[in-house]
Amino acid sequence: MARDKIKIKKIDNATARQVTFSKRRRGLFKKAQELAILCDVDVGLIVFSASGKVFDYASSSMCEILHKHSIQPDNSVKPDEQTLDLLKNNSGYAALMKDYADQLRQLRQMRGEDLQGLTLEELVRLERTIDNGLARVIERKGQQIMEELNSLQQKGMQLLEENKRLKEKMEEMCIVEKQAVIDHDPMNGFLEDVQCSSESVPEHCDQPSDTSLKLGPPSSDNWD
Amino acid sequence: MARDKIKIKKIDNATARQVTFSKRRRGLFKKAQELAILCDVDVGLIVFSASGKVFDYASSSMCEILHKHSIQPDNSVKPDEQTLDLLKNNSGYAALMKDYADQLRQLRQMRGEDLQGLTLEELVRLERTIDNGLARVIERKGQQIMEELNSLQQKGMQLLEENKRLKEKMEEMCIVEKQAVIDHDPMNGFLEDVQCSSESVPEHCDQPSDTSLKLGPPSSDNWD
DNA sequence: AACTATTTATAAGA
DNA sequence: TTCTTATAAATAGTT
Repeated sequence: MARDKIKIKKIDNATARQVTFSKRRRGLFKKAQELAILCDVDVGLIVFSASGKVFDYASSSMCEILHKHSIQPDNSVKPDEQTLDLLKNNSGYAALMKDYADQLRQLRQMRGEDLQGLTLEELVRLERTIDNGLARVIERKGQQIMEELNSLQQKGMQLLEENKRLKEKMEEMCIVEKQAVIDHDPMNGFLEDVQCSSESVPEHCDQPSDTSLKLGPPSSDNWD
Repeated sequence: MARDKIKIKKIDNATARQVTFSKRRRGLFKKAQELAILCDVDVGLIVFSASGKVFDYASSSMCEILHKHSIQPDNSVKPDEQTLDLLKNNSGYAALMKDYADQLRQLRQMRGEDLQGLTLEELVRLERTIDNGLARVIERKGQQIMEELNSLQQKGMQLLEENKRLKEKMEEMCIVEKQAVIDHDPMNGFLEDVQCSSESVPEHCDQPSDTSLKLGPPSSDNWD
């Protein structure tokens, strides 16, 4: 829809495909949201990227429905004819439902719920799976800690250097000022103004305002 | 996006809203399909009109999408309460998709995948959740082991008792037989048949055919 | 990521 | 609903 018309078929070049995916995905989600708002309807959209990442959108009213249900699970609604028809006629829905149930059970079992029905063998397998995941999470946590520590150190070093530079500058200014006083320069009053402006950050030369090593996302604005 | 620029807010006029819904819905589904084909990704889209009509699209069958991204097929499908509730929900399909995405993310993260985007705080929380689940699984495993051991012991006791009874019966029979031989009973031939039938399980009186203590579900047919 | 020539999508009107 | 058409949006290829 631009420089050239394109045919709707899989883009061969992997890089171009990724770029197009980013652009069009944004466009699609925007359009989905616009439809939901303009026409006051419920829209659900889900996209699985080739790399396995999941992108999804649900219109606000749909979020509410979901929320209501997760809070009041016993509020059994009278089954809607249309919904039931859809259930019977759409095999994709049934498959989704089945997998959803499987996934939900798995998730609960990984949290240590719903274990009554499992055999010893299944419990051992489950333990191995969880242990594995735990190991990966711990490893990633270690990496994250190191990254944040490095980031903090680097930022600290930068601050130290900046402080050093500021101190040098101040000393320089002090010397110039003293010489001016010694010289009994008639422009003394003017130089006093300069002195005042450099005095407005006196203690900060030796003590940066915030030296607490608060951990957070490296990309956050802790130091920027 | 035409004759006039419009603001993205609910269209007041009901007729105009319906017309726009028709037009934009077509556009949205077309874009969804194009994204799926061009970028070779899986896309699922569902729209509920104000009047309750359902429109949906899935790039490949939902089944395929799910199998590609979900965990191994751990069969024994038994939809739980929550899933049944969702089934009864009018907008269940869309809510399910959103919910599915959330769950999938959680599940993958518990398995130690997709951790790149998490902050240190989130990683710590995740670790705690997994650790908690692991502890419960291990506890349940212990219980299960005890249950199975008890079950095995009980079954073993029953077998021992049965063996004892069988042995006593056999001895009784042997005595009867010997007495018959001594008595020179003319019905000897008939008694030989009885002897033979009791001889058809000779060593088995002292050695049950399977004494290996194979662990398995208590309800399985190991002992029944 | 930003730019821009084109293609698409679509709002309003018929 | 459908068609038309002027115009807003989206975006393919380029930088």
